[in-house]
Amino acid sequence: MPELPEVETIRRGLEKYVVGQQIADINILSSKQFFGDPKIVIGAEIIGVRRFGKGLIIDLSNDFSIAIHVKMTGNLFYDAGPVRRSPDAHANKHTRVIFKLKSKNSKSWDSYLYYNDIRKFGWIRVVETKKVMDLPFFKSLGPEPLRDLDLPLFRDILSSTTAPIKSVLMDQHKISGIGNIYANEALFLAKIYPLRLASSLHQGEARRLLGAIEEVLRKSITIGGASMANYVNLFGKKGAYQENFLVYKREGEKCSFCKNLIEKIKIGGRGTFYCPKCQREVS
DNA sequence: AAGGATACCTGAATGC
DNA sequence: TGCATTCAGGTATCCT
Repeated sequence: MPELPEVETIRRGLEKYVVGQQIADINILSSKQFFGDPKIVIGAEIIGVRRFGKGLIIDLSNDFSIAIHVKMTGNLFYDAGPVRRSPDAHANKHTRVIFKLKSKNSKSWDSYLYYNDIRKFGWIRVVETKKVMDLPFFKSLGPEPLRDLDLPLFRDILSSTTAPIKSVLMDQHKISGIGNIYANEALFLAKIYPLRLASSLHQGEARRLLGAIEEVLRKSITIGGASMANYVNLFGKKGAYQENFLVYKREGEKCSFCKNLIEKIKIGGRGTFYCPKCQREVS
C-alpha cells in the first residue's frame, strides 16, 4: 500500500525502536514471500534502517541485510511487550513473518516484529549488504524526490518519454517513491491535467510540479503518511494525510479551489482524480 | 527501448 | 440475503 511517506514513517519507527536489538528467532508463515536463508539473520544485531523509493533495508551486524517491500497491503507491527502473553498474541490471519527480537538490556522484555500482508504481494529477502543495491528492484529505481531530484534532472526525465505525466510520476524506474495518491495530489496542486504528455510540460509547469511533489511528500511525512484501507505505522496507528486529500478518492465532490466537480478517469489502469477546470487539458 | 496489458492475492464495496 | 462483479495505495513479466 504505502508510498514514500508511509515507508519513510515505517523506517523512522524501526530506526527508533529496533536498531540495537538482536534478532533472536524468525518464524516464516508465508514461504512464498521470503527469499534467502533465514538462519543467517539469527543472532545478528540490527544496526540501521534505510529506505530507497518504497523499499526498506534493515542492515545487520554480520554484513547481511533484510530487504523488504510491502507492496499494497503489507505492514510491520512492533510489539515491545510486556502486555503480550505469547509470541502469537499480535499475530492475525494475515501475519506472514514474525521476528523475535532481544534487547541488549537483559532486564527488558523480548519484543516481536510482525510482517502482516493481506494480499501477499510483498516480499522479504535476506541478502549480503553489499549486494542489496544489485537486487532488481533497487537497481532500477529512478532518482528520489526530496533528495536527488532537481529541476534540470526532472526536465530531462520529462523530455525523454512519450507517456502521460501521471504515468511518468508513478514509474519507479523514472522517479522513485511516488504512487497513485501523491501523483494525483501533486498534479492537482500544480494545476496540470494528468493526461498531458510529460514532454509537453514547459519549464514553469515542471517547476510547479516538482514543488508540488516536494510539498505533498514533506507534508505527509510530517503527519505520518496517508491511511486508506490498510496502512498503519509500527504501532498500528493511522497516518492523517488522507484528511488532506484534495482530489484523491473525491470524485463527484467539489474542488476546494473552484467548486467544480472532481472527475475520475483511468490512466494506465489506475484511478485518476482531477478537477477539469483547475487542470485544463491545454494550457 | 518504451509502454500497455496482465498476473500475483485477498477483501471490501457495489450492483442486481 | 445471496451472488457476481469491480476495484484497491505496487511491481514483474510478457507482449507489441
